[in-house]
Amino acid sequence: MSHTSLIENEYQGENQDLIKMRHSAAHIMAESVLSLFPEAKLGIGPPIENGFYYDFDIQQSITPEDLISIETKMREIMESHSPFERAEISRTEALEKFSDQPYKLEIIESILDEKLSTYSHHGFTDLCQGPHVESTEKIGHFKLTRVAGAYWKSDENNPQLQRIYGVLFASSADLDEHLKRLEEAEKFDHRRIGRELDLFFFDPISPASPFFLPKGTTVYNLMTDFIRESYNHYGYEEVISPQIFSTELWKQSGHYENYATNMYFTNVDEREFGIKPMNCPGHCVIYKAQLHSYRNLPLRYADFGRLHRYERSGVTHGLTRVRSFSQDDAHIYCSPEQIEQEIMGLLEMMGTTYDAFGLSRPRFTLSLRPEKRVGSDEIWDKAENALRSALISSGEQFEEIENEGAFYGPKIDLFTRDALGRDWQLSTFQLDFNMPERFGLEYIGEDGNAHRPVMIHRAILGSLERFLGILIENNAGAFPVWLSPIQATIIPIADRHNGYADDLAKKLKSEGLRVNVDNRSERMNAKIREGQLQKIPYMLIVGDNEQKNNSVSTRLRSNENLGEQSLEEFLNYCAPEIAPPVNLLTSQ
RNA sequence: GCCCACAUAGCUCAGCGGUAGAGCACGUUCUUGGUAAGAACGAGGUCACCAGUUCAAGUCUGGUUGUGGGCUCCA
Repeated sequence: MSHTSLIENEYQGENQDLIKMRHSAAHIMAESVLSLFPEAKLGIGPPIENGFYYDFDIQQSITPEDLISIETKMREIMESHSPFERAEISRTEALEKFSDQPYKLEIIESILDEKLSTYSHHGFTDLCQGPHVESTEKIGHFKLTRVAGAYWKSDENNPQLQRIYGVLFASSADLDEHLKRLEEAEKFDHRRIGRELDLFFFDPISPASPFFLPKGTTVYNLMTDFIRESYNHYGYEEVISPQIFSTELWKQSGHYENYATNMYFTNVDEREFGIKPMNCPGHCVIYKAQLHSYRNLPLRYADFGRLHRYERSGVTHGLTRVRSFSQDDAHIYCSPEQIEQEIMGLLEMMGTTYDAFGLSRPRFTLSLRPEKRVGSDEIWDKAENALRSALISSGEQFEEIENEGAFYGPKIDLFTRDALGRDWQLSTFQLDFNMPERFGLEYIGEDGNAHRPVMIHRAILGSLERFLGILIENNAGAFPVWLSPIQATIIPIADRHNGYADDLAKKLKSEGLRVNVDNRSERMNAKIREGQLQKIPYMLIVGDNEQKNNSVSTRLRSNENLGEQSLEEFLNYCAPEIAPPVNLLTSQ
């Protein structure tokens, strides 16, 4: 293993001993693979979160059976109690030592230092900065999990290597816990919950494009309703723009040049049209349709328009990466001086929205100017500073990443984790100096002259589909009450209570609850079980007593039994929870 | 798009050369039960699709499509 510095920096938060163990295990795995496949060429083998991997160039495919042999071999090597020994060698020595390892040679050539280091154990030597554990038996408890293709240096123009992944922990208890957690994570998988709760499904007839069932659609619409409500508070105006545009627009926006491989096209009347993958160019058309004064800025156009992107076949994933979706998308047109204020507003809006949906705080990144970019250094300075100080005054922790900005402007991204611990980008706030230029956007300033506005692409939920997927993985399908597709299910104990249940349902509906009656001729226990599995917030059991007293017996999905309550009492009880938490929005 | 794996009833899966199985869900009937599954019976499948091997193919081979885990991409 060579340049570990980057990886190590990334995981500095983790236990350094664990990193050493994982890294050492990677070396031992490389030795094992070489003993089974002597012709294998070695790539790199770093420690990663929860484990390690190593890349190999081998003609034949590594099978799951091979993994078992490799693992067995690794345990043999562990038992040899061989020390890990560091050696410093010169660049020339290194080139000679690794002459039959082309990938290692490439690494050596990329290192500027004259002095390189190697680590050896059990007769196997790898180019490596270290550090490592003292001896092979001290690498902890591990399991090889899978093999996957990975391009050399992450470049798809390079050869594809076979990457073997392993998980490793200090104790077997930790390892078992990790494996168990992965198994448990399956229960939180939004694809599974989507089916179980009748929210949505997929069909090969339209790959990677969700079909929302009535219950899923209810949740989806509640999400957009809430966002619309927040738009009222934060000064947005909603617009509706076309689904397909002449290719001319995509040429002007630059998408034709840079994004066409992700777009769907169609030909009508001998003209080529592109189906929109983003709303921004359409919004620029809207902006240009009228004359704008500095008095009216910032101008905030919101759009729930449906977007289509051709995502490559290997990258789609449940709701979190689809080909057809919509966003709580908006574009803000403002002056450079207004950027900071706008970003502060966005951060506040983000906070209230996450609270409303019951999501914990995401991870923030601030991506700064890349080498290839448009716009003057002056405006980049201004923009980056505006984003940074807005973040600082919001009090959020964030990570600045050099070179990661888009060519058209710096951006703030927010990432939230799914059940398997993978990060997904939800919110994004991106400054854009390019598109106003390309579309020749202007506003009349106080001085009577035309000025160029800055454009901010922003989404809080991001893709509604992805947000819903992540939301489900975070709450296991037990939505906040205001988002639950069915808030209360009425459970008549016997058929003779069905009439009372129906009357009750009518009353509750008129109070704004989403309610159903489980009038199947099943036992009450079965209906309760069904309500629990469906994660319905309130199960209202009604029998002879309730019918006589005009009351309900309320059970919560937490298994808590509230006992018999009058209808009035129940309504008072649930009132604070059933409506969208728009009170969070009134702070502005 | 690439690597690996997978595709059998609505769902979860068993069957791995010799005439298609289970549980749940669904339908009918019986049951009318007080806080997580009452009982019986019944209906449901060109075993993803297209070729091939074989006397015989869910079962073996190749291809296609889709899905999953990675890689890459996400101006």
